[in-house]
Amino acid sequence: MCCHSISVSRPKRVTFWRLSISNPIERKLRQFVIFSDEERRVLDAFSGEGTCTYAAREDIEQEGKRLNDIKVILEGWACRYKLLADGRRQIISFLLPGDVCEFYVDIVHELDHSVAALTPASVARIKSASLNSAMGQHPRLAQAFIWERVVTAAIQREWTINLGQRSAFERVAHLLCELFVRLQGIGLVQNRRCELPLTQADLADATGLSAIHVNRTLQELRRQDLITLGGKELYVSKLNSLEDAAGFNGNYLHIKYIND
Amino acid sequence: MCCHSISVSRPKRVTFWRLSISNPIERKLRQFVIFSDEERRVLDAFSGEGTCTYAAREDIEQEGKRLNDIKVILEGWACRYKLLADGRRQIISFLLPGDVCEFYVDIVHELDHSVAALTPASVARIKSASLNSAMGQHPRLAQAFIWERVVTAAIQREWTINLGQRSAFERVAHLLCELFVRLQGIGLVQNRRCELPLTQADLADATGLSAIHVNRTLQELRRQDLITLGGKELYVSKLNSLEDAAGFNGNYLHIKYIND
DNA sequence: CGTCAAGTTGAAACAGGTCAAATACCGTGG
DNA sequence: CCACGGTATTTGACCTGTTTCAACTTGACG
Repeated sequence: MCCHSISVSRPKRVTFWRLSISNPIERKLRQFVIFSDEERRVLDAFSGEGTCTYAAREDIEQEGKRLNDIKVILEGWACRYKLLADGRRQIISFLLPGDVCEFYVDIVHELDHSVAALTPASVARIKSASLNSAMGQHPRLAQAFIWERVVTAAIQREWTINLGQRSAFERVAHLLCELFVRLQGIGLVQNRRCELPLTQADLADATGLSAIHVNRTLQELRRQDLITLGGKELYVSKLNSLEDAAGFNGNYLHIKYIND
Repeated sequence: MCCHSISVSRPKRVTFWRLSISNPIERKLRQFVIFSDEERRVLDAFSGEGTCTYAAREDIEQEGKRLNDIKVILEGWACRYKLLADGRRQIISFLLPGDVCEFYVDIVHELDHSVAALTPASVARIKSASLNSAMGQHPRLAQAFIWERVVTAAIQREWTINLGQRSAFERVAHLLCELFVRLQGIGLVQNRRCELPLTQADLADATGLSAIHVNRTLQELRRQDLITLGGKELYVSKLNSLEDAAGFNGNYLHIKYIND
């Protein structure tokens, strides 16, 4: 099912190399903690427990269905969402590589919302028991995972503010800032450029606007030279300007160490 | 500073009696776990570590200020909020008796938002170390506190949906449903009646509406006989009807056992 | 009984939604 | 490689829920 299977003479070295470059879980968590080699090995083992892949738009978890393992996005984008009775959809948050679908599967047996892949995605399935034992044996890993919970909660609060107080223009700008900074944190921004594999309808459901108004708002952002967006790629030449337009302050992301 | 100080011949008995009736922390957590006498004693000890009181409108925590102990509301209402540069205020959530201001003070050294009392409030200050050791020694307490985190997160997600997708009418109705059910869970609803010590401006800042529109919306809710509200008291004769009007489904509160 | 905050009302303005139609884009199969 | 069909984006015109402003009323409290 998984990946670290190239048989070589110096497995440790290879493992280290792989981890530091390509383990999305570590890539995410090291924004907060710098890991020892031992800790990285433990993190790497998680992906080995089983990986599954999803097509774009496919559900990863469905509201009300039983939860089993802890799922962590390794590759691709996903979102939490909830449908209302009449079909309205709110996207509750975006999940990027390294993000955890649901942490406390021992306590929460079924999710109160759904999670869907937005792009083709690969997802690690971690047994709750192995995560617990890893956290028990490695306090810094435990810290890192708690930090991930803390940041997730802070993001959700910031979305509350975004939807409650900000204008359409600020909202879209703020969301783009957040995604840009989060992607930066996991090393997915290069030359001020990142993938943005969202449709305008997705942005609309995330910002509580209509797709048409998102369209006009994006045009305004382009007109003001704050973003360049097209072909699923976002380019932000002056992040500061975009942040100012959005009223964005990244403190709530609690990033300590920056990747790259 | 605290409360369980009446000296009597059978302290244990008295403690039990006090706890089951009046410890807000237990009152909240037993919506998920039914505690043993021993566990209740541990919970009770928390309030003994120190209590402070706040006037209405006073800040309990301020954005950016250093966090020390874990604060738990014992009495009164509070809210998390954040101010934008131009003075707009978004209320991010309401804190009721038993609710925790910030859990992970070891990791989050300063809050990214503020917390203010809405009524005169009394707050327990718990040392992080004693909470940790209590959770270590009593797995069911640990579970209960994790459940509290899970529900807090779920509420925040539901607010995202409320602000993103629902009309003013649904939003206000939904918020009232949520508060009513949460108050019910901690035994603060009697005869379908509860305190609602919020101004219309507070409701406005929580729902992302203008105070004036909240006013008109409340009138509409009254006109449709869904609520009776006045003198800081809310009466909901048919909770089902209000829930229907709001599109409210209380599953996200993950309540297992009902108080009263 | 006066003062200040909270609630209520009406009228006008506006941000953003809806509807409908046109255009661009993209992967697929011929 | 091109034609095709479906999806995503763009545009314009019109509509409506909500905000804003300004004034008035009520209520709570010293």
